[in-house]
Amino acid sequence: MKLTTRSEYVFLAILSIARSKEKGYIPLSKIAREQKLPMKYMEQLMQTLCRSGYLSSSRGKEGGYRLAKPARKITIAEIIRLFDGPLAPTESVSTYFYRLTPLSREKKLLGVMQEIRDYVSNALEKTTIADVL
Amino acid sequence: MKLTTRSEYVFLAILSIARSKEKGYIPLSKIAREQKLPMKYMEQLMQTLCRSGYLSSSRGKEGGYRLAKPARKITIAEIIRLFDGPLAPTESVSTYFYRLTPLSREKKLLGVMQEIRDYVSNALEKTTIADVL
DNA sequence: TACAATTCCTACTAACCTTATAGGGATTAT
DNA sequence: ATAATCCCTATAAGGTTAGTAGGAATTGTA
Repeated sequence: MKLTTRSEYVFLAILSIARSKEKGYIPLSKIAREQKLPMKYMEQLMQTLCRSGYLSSSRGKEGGYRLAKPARKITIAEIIRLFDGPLAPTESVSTYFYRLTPLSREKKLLGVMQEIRDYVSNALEKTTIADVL
Repeated sequence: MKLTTRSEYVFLAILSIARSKEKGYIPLSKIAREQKLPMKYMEQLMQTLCRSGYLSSSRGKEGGYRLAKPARKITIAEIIRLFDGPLAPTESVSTYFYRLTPLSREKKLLGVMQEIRDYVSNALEKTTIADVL
């Protein structure tokens, strides 16, 4: 697992929305301004979040985004997988992105990687957006 | 941390050398043939290992590579850092490759990443080539 | 000495990924 | 109508990955 700005930006945006006291939708312009995120880039990431059911959106004036489910139902693991792929250090020990890699032959080394994968996976599956609010 | 073929190939090569019963130097041609690794690409990686003091080499006929220090003194962590950079999931919690990232603002999330970094680092620092032989 | 086998060094490259920017279309409250 | 918003697609600069290519330097052996 390696985080890129995609995951990192998305966490800032989701947390911003989750913390917001306002009832309605939060426009991206506000989030981008407050968190200093590149607006047009964020638009794409927000769409991905909508399509995957984490956010719901409303167009037009008074539009924006809000959480489509409670913060405690959104795990850190899901978001990272969605934007930056496997949590595992190598795909040969990944559950969701499995494929054979050169390391696959070395069973002991693979075991070490598997343990890391299990730890990381467990830590991130059990941590939700609500936990980091 | 994310492994590329660089680290993975290098582990195969080092293990191959470490397992070899022969006294002298092992030529790369032999390793590349046995492990089916791209020879000219490996040359570059082997040089990096030499320059960093993990292997010593001899040119010419009967030349090749051998370990420059005992297998139990070479940690998995060192090799991965050398070829694939930080063990941490994001550089804002990396010791050797630290820099500020967007996530730096979110202290709780950063804490989660820090714990992962600590676990991975510890696991890989204490595991050596000798352990995975 | 000549040769063959090796490492050493540098340059180059195709394909892919990251991090955006750009322009416009569709929708909606006022 | 208008302004503000999200939606969609195309494009691109720069970096990374995974090599290939060609030759220089070194060394044991015939």
